[in-house]
Amino acid sequence: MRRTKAEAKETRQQILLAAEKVFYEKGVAHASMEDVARAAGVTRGAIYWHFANRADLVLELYNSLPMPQEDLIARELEAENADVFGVLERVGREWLELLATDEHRQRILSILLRCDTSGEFAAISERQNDLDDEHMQALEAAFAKAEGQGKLDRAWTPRSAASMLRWVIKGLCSEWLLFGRRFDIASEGKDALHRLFATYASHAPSAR
Amino acid sequence: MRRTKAEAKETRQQILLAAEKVFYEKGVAHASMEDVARAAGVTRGAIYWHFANRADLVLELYNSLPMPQEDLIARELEAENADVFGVLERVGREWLELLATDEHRQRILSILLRCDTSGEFAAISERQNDLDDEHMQALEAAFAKAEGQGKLDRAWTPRSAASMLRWVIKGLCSEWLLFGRRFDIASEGKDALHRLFATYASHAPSAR
DNA sequence: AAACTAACATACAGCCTTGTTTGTATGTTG
DNA sequence: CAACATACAAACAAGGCTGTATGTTAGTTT
Repeated sequence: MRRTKAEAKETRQQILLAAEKVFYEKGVAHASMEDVARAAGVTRGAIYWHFANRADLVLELYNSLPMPQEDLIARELEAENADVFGVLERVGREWLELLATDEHRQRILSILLRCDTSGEFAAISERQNDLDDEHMQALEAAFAKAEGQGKLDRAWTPRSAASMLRWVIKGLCSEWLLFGRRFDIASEGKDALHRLFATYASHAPSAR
Repeated sequence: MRRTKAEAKETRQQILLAAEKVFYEKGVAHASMEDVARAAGVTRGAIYWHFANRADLVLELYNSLPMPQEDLIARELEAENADVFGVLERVGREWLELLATDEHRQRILSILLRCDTSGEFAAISERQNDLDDEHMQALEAAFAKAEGQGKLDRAWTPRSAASMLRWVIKGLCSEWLLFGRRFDIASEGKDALHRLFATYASHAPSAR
């Protein structure tokens, strides 16, 4: 039964795909490894060969998602008078578009959102939290830069602007994913982002 | 062992409190009814006497939360030239303050957020969704009224304003609850709401 | 006060799962 | 080509949990 390395990798991929499907449909908690195995056309043995346990499987599912290159974005923001709002709005829009078109991402993030983060999956949610923290710091720094450029309306602080942006995007995504995707997240999100960034920009003639 | 009705009600309450604690700590999926029973100082028999099953128990947990009187709010908004933004901002602030001070609400909503909404708990999440829909409609109507009063900045439509408000509040609450309550939701939320409603208000001199 | 019933505790049946272990056929390597 | 490692399948052992059924005691009703 020994397969070639390439075939094994294929099997692993099949298992990941099956897990994505089964966990998405039945929920991580209620689906058994046997369910996943059947959907993948293998036995549980194969799953336990490739993954330590269910938590590991979910983790690898999460790892299979390519994440946007943050260092690249950071470099875009480095320039002395970079167009902070332009970059951030574009990045946000791109993220929403990516989510809107990538069904794997949709299912996996849904799984993560709905899965019980306490207990066995605590590690995963901790990693997400850490990532979130980093994002928040980067965002705040970016808005601080915009403030330094005199582009941030005085009604906002870097922190409040960053928080608001994150809350909107998070609320948008979770509602869309958990709520049956009953609206066009790409267009509505783009719209919302545009309005939001418009309010960030200096309105009142600056008292200079 | 037959207890008086009052004592039985007490028992039921104890079970609900225990469920809140155990489900919050171990997660709905991973906690057994036995765990809940032990925490409540009863046996599983008592639980199954008062509740049909785990899903019913969670549902009753949800039902135990007093919800803000929506008809009352609606009446406040009825008046011809009601201060829509003032009312909405106050309601939002009150909701956040309620959440910030009521630890039961915090735990129960955390449970609901983290619990696997597919399968057995589908009914609960559907009810939440229905409620959300109603809220959304009410919100949109309120903003439409503000628009009719010429108070809504032209940069916004009733729908976009309502969506944004909901996303912000949802993102705020879920982040706070799922993320370890690492910030002061009452003050930061109040702050965010204030900024948000400031952007809703007509800025530019209306072209009338 | 007898009959009834509410409010549980206890016992039971049974399934489903998980993790592990063993078996094995097939690549892979020296 | 022999020896070994790999990639699984299949069998195993063990346990936990759910739901129900039954038992029991103490209120409640008439």
